[in-house]
Amino acid sequence: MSALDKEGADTAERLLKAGRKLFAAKGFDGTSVRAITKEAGTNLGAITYHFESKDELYRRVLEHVIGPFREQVQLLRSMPFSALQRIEYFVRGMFQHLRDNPDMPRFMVQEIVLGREPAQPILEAIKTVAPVLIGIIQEGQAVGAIRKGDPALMALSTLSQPIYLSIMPPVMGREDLKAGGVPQPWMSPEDHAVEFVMNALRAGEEEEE
Amino acid sequence: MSALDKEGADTAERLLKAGRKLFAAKGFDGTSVRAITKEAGTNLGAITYHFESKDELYRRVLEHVIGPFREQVQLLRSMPFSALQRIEYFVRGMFQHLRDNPDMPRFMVQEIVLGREPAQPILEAIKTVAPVLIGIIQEGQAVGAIRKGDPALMALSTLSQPIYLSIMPPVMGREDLKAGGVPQPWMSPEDHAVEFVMNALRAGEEEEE
DNA sequence: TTGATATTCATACAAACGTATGAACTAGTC
DNA sequence: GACTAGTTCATACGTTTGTATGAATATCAA
Repeated sequence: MSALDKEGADTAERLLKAGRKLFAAKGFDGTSVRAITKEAGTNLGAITYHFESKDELYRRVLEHVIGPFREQVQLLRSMPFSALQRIEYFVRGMFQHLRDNPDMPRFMVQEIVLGREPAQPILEAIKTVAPVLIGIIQEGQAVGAIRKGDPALMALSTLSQPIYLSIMPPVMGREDLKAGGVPQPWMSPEDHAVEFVMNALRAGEEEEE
Repeated sequence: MSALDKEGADTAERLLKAGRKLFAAKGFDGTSVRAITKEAGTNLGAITYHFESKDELYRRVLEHVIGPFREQVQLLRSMPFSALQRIEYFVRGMFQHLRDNPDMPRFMVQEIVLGREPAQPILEAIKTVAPVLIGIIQEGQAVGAIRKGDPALMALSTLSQPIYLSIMPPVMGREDLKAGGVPQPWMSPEDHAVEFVMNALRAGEEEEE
């Protein structure tokens, strides 16, 4: 159907790249196809030709954004480590992934908050990740390594950290976050998130009850 | 200038309400003034008359969304409780606030991710909250009640929980989050968030080091 | 070179957009 | 009643939107 996979992939790829950049920054409705073609250095007709519509281009962009992430999640399913180790591995892996794809959390948040269609690829991906995390947490609870509590909500809280902490520090700036003293350089958000989540989940030495 | 505060406030308030609803659901660019006036049951000219432009209406909506929250944060500044107690108070207060204003987290997330202008009211509000939280955390660290670590990132992680956990459960649905077993009813996201944050922040009985 | 196919480009079109405007209507005062 | 000020409404304007289209150009096998 499309000629993307044969020749002219150059233009199509530039369109995908430009679309990804602009959609992430301004959202779907805030980005015009004219802005995309201008950013890609090509013509208005190129979108109709290589993709069929703005919607289809957006869908393809989302696929490019979410694809590699999906693969990575599958690795979690069968790892020989302990529950907490696998969660740390997940948090670090997601952080690294978001570092390599800085616009991914922006797409996630946009799709979650104002997703246009049912069955958005992003939400689908989250719905794939969550049960895997929940399973690990339940497993950890079974052996007493992870604190009691709602595993689904624990998974959501865990998931929130890489997403939120990848977005906020660049937005806020270090000066906005000093409290009285001189602003210090960030601790690595990744290391912080791992500690934060581990402490939140790890069962205490001697829990009351 | 505007007659909002005298008479005809009825129409103006219906516009604010409709704008709030639609902006939250579809975003600024995804919401047309025609859709707003239709939702408000009034005419296209009403926006020009009561507000000056779509931008100004949006700004006013944001004020309505963020205003009461700002006031609540000030209460945190001088409370006689311990650091951890004040953080619990903050998390619960924010949850309650988000329950009363379910579209607020949507505005927060939208403004954070694709804020159009510098000095958006939402970001300003966050920049007000964050230092207060950071101060409380530093205080708790000084007396050994709160774990060592970057206070700014701890504040962000704390802040993330009410926001994220107010948005996700309605979006995902309980069936998406089962893992093997039959889906159970949610634990209260508020109670979960308090526990999660408390455990993440509270200094262990005997920290190694 | 020639002919066929793939790709680019300029341009056109209808629809939707935000805004402006003036007439119609309402309400209160004399 | 008549006048004034406040508010609604229908309508129009100029832009920008996404998409369609056909001519121009590039690519390449024969």
